[in-house]
Amino acid sequence: MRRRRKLDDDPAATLEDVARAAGVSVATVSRALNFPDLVREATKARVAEAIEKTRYTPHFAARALATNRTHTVGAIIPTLNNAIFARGVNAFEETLRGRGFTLLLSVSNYDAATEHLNALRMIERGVDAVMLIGIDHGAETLARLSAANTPLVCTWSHAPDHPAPTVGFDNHAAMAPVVAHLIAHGHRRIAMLAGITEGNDRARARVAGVRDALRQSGLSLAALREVRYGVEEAAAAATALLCEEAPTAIICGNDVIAHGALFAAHRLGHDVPGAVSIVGFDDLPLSAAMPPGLTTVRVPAARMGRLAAEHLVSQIEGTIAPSRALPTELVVRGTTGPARPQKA
Amino acid sequence: MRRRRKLDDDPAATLEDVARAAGVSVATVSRALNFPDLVREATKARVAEAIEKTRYTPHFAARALATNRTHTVGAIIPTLNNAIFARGVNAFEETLRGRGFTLLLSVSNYDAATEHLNALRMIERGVDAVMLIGIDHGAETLARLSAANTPLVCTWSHAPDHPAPTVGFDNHAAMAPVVAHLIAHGHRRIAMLAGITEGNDRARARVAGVRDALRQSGLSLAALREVRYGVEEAAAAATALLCEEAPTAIICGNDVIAHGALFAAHRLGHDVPGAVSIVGFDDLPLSAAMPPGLTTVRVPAARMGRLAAEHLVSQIEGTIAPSRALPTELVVRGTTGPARPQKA
DNA sequence: ACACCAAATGTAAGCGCTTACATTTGCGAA
DNA sequence: TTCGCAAATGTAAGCGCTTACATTTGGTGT
Repeated sequence: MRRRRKLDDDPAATLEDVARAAGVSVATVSRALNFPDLVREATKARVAEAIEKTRYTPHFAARALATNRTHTVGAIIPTLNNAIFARGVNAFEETLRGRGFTLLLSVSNYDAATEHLNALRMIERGVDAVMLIGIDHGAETLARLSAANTPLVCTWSHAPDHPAPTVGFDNHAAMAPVVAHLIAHGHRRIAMLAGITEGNDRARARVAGVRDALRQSGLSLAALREVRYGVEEAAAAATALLCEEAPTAIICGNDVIAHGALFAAHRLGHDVPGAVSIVGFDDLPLSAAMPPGLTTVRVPAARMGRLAAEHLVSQIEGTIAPSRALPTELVVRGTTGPARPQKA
Repeated sequence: MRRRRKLDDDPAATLEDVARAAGVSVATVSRALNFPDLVREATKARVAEAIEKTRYTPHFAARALATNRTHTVGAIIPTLNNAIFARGVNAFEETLRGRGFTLLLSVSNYDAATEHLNALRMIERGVDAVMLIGIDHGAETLARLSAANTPLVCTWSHAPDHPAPTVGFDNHAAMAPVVAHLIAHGHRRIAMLAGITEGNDRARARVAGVRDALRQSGLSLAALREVRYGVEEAAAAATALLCEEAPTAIICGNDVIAHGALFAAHRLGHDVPGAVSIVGFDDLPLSAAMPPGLTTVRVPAARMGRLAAEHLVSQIEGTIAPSRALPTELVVRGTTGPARPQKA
């Protein structure tokens, strides 16, 4: 066959080259590399020298073909444009790398079809495991993953009864303290600016969480709008919300939306929290810094990424790791305060 | 040899299974897949049916071994925790995926040794190309990449004379308008809160750019501090800077640092821009929204990511793509204004 | 000094795919 | 109908590695 080396130069050294240089068989070289204690010190030394001399680099595809392991894990996330996912992925990659794995990353733009295609791509690539965000996934996607016997973990949600193990938090429960906080400050006209709920269990759970918490206090949502993630879009929706519904508080689906809402309030000249209180979700680093500080729900993104990686490594090694629930925490800062007096 | 299928179940279908099911040879199946016009319609149909029936999924490692192409490209970035890189990577991945490639991602934490290790990992994995941030890279890293004949592109910087092609912008020149803007507003005591410059050509170029621009006006930097990226760290450094040097304006190495500086000013009760003007670099989405709006330099991160991906694809296809310079733009918003009167 | 056995090494068969080269097929021209 | 040739298909040799299994080696006990 041809040796379509990247271009034309001298082909890279192979195990055989090393073996020849060291005066041993390829098996011995392979063993020296993978099972060092199976080979004598003296031999190992000669092999090491030969590797050095030939500038040998293992050929991964060959190894993968022979062992059926790629030491690669895939992650499919909605977008990297939301800093919170970026944080999670950053931690995920770091711990994965520490364990000898490499990250194959793709984004789905919150689109199930894209996610499915990406998953197929990863399966073809023979990833040893896959990480997905949330628990809303196409049945076909899950089926293929399971047919390929690929360990899977879903993050950003917690669902003990879900077929796939999860490492995440309870989006529904996380909203109770938010609502309680607002009610304690006298808010009764509470609106919500949620993320798009279709195909997004987290957004749905947050809405449901708010609804249920309000209901427990005999209240209900004054208004609900869904908005695509993005500051500008959120600001536009918030403007409409503020003008049309005059809520005393707005609970936002995430911090980005909350910042959009803050922007809108500022443009309209509405004081925050004097005229309207605003709550986010995620606790982005900037949310703490930006005066007066955004009241929000802290999500342990980095820790979640780390734990998800460890979870997958366990699965790959054959251990059955349990689903794991992480805590969230309401962080009260300057964007929430007493409800303005109602003109009623 | 063993068939260490992921677990124990029925092994995945191979080309041979499909061939048998379709009553043709493996070569024909392979051709039907890769060179459709080399096989008769009728045959193709039978093959398609057989693929369907056997639930065949191509085995990537095998293909990679045979063709010496992985259709995978690597990206090594300093961190995903800075939203601006996340944006760039997001666009990079999207366009790569559109072209049939998959992204292997790793972060280096601004550490050359880590970057080098990551690069080796990618070379082993046989990536078809690599994207790096900036032009400061270990000679050894570059050498290995080039020895493996891996196409490379450096982003976030522009350096026509650099050995590797770049798709980025001129960090040095980008600072001229910033300085001009400040000087035009009467600022003379200008300080800079830069990123860590060691091993970071962009941070260095930005500092040099400010210095040179000031010099052209007969001025010099009132103070220079370097700070690790992170809002809190930046805020601490900014606090010290404001207290000790009393600059009328602070130019920050990026928007995150600028937000830290804003935070510090706010805590100290210094009005912005009344008491001190603050300029960032990157133009994060939040920078526009956060009142009073951060004056900053807009970096075309998404476009850069897209172009870098296209650049690499061209290189992979054998075209020699030229380095490409992208424009930056000063965006004046509310954090800069006339210098406060100097008590001189 | 000798037999024995564990430790060390070698041999070679795959892993699933691509592709050069050989062979067969189908179809229009004669 | 037959020949010739292009189009379609088949055959089989790798790609670089791992690992059962076979063989050799070297140290131990007597």
